[in-house]
Amino acid sequence: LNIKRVTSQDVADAAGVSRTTVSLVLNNTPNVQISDETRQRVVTTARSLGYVPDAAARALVSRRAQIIGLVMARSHHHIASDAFLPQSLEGLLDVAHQYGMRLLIDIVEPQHQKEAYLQLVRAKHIDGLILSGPRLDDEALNLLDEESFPIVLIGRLPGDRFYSVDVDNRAAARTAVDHLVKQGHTQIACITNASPEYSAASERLAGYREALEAAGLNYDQGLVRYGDFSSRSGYQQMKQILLSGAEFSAVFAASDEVAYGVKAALVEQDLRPPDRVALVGFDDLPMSAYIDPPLTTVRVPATELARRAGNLLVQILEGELPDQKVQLLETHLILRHSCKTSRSIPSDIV
Amino acid sequence: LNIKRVTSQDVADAAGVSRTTVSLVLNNTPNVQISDETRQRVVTTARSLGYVPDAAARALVSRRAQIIGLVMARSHHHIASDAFLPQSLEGLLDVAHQYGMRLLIDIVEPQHQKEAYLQLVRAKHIDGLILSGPRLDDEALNLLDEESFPIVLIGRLPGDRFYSVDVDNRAAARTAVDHLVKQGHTQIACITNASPEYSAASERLAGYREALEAAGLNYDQGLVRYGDFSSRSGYQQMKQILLSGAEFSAVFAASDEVAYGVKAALVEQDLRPPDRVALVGFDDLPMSAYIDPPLTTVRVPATELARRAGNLLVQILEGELPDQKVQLLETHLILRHSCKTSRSIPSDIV
DNA sequence: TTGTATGCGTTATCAT
DNA sequence: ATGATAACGCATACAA
Repeated sequence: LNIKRVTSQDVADAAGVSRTTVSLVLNNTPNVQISDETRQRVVTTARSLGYVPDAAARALVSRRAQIIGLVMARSHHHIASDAFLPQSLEGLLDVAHQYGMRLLIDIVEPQHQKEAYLQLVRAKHIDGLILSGPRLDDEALNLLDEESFPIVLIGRLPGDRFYSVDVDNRAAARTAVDHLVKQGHTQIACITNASPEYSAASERLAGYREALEAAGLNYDQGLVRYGDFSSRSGYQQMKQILLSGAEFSAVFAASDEVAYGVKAALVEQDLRPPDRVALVGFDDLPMSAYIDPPLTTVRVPATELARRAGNLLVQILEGELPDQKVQLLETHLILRHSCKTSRSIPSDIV
Repeated sequence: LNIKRVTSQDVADAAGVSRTTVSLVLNNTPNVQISDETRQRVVTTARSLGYVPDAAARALVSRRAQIIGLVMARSHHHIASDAFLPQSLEGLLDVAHQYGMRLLIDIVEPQHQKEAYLQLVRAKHIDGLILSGPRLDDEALNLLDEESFPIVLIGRLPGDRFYSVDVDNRAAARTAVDHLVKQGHTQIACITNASPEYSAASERLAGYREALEAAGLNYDQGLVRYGDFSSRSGYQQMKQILLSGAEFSAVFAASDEVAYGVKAALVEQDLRPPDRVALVGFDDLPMSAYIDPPLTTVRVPATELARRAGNLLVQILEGELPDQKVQLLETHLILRHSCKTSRSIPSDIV
């Protein structure tokens, strides 16, 4: 391989100065007096040689890799259909670019959490960690916390010991279900977005229960099923409820992805929303406005969530420890056509 | 920060050996005779101390960062709704895990291609590059190629100078459109997946033309519009065709994402597929089986594409240069319900 | 079978 | 205002 490698020594030689001077100039080190003329010369020769400091060498000495780690706690199998991921990446890349950092990404399977991203940290590959979809049973997380390694959660964990950015899943779910209640539905099924180890899933389910209780409605075990992120699971779980013969007039699917599957199962039984069954989702994926019927759902500001998480992490890395541990972002119920309320054209299709 | 940092020296001390021995043992260096007893002792003390080699130090000396770079040539704006991305990540993470490598991800805006990922390479942040959605006008790409930096494209560029993994977009598009032709459609609209700088877009459009020509049908400029990845663009472009009053009985949307928007525009005009208009997509996103009607589309093995690309890159990194530059993977036309052919339940909903 | 010495490219601490 | 020099943590050729 004939990859040419330009070092600071090369620049120094070409500019007729020492390596130190090159470093001083290029890093704009403060409290150092270097003549403008020399400064210019160094900068231009560096550019003309195409010099870029070696990341490894710099990381080694500065103890900063300049890399943010994004770790997603999902089973490998489910990442492929995680429609949220692109939005998270967008937000995080935003922040990374802004601060001249890089983004390293990995997933950790629920089974072997322990070793997985611990290595990433121990190897000092990353300066800080953003953990998306934290689980209650994550041991490595607590270990890292004890060492006060910089961590920000996208999501939330009971106790709020971690810096986290999230939406109020419980309140949002309650609002969504309440919307169904107000339309007169008394038998509302619920397919969760994931298994209850995921805090978002249990919170959304709790919101569902609260809305029911507030309305004096029965919580019927037979109308509740657990999804696993995928449309497929939504389809399957809805199918089971249909097969069980349980009666219901509305469904709260705790993620849009799951809602798509739910709808497919309903359509298959000639129960196309919104006429005979109302359907509400959760997340507001970009395409939810374009499916048929457009999905009434809870908008989660996914990109902004990631952006906040990234900013929070950078802040922590720079030594400022915000006193507010948890940032909760607003959600909004987006009324479209999968419930009978509004029959006008959704305002967000343009 | 009280982050404890265990070095190979610590392990050496604790095990009563030298740093060299630690390195030799832990790296399983061949052609070195070390007593099993010593070997064991080193391994166990390393584990008990929680020793993980410093990535920067290792990279510096070994000249290998052990990091694969995934760069997506998309405008920042479009990444958030890139439903393909999760699948690509899944495949790439597969490979990365398999070879003990890490995955660094970045995007490069079509505007300022030049500097963007060049820095990533120059800083030796990454050992090799996987470029998704390469563009004809990418200067940095050629620069890197001249230095024979390891690159694999997901997608393809004219001339096939690069190692690439792709599907035969043109043939697949032809098959899809041919399917419409065979159903008797003579006026078929086309909304591309992206602007023609993206080779996939121009290839799919070419396939559309070829199918028309083969059937002796007119290529009508007025029935062709360019999308930009998003559902929104599909909606808007379809809307324009509808407004133009041009006649058509079928639409070939060159990506599922775009197809969703197309469908929304059709539904809005009471042209819900498949009854009055047939619709065919391209990509087969996971949820395309679950929308209503389930979308007839071309299945692109996205995860496998990424996996191949990753494997190819690793192979190159290990010094074997495959003589086959281009790997073309099979696509399949998935018949669902957005065209009038099959009226049975799609076989892939289970 | 194991230890010593050197270098990777950078930043930082000193002199000059 | 600039230049030597010493780390940073690891791998490796060479010694022992």
